[in-house]
Amino acid sequence: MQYWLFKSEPSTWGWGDQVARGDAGEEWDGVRNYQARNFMRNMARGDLGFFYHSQKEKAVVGIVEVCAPAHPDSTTDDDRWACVDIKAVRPFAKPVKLEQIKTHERLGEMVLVKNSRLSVQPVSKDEWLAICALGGTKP
DNA sequence: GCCAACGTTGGC
DNA sequence: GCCAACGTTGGC
Repeated sequence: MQYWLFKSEPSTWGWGDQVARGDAGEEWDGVRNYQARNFMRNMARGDLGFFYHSQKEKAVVGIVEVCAPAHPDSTTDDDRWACVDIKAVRPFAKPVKLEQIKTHERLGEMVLVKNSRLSVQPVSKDEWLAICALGGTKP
């Protein structure tokens, strides 16, 4: 079981959209970055991830679960690109802001901070637990 | 709205 | 295979 983080611009696809898809989940499509794609190829059904709102909000807002392993991205004919399906699990009681993460003694080295442009990224178990605690949500 | 950082493309 | 030019992302 591994932990991940999915980044999205809320005006394009936000937590509310994700929740509306219910248990059917939704393709995390449109990723055109090899690093992000490779992480998705390494995901397994049942892995958990944070759902992060970029741009204006800059906060982790909820937890999602990988409900289908990597498969071809249906939004392109280019077979280089793959994506997983994810479904919403539960929201955070309190969104965890990027600013909190940057100043937290154990979270300053997160990929989210160090490589802010990567849209799909791994999260360590320690990071997972710390952010869930900040969010007021069980891991 | 700006700009730094990064990834990709294409000419050589 | 290198590297300059360009496009995109996302924090500020």
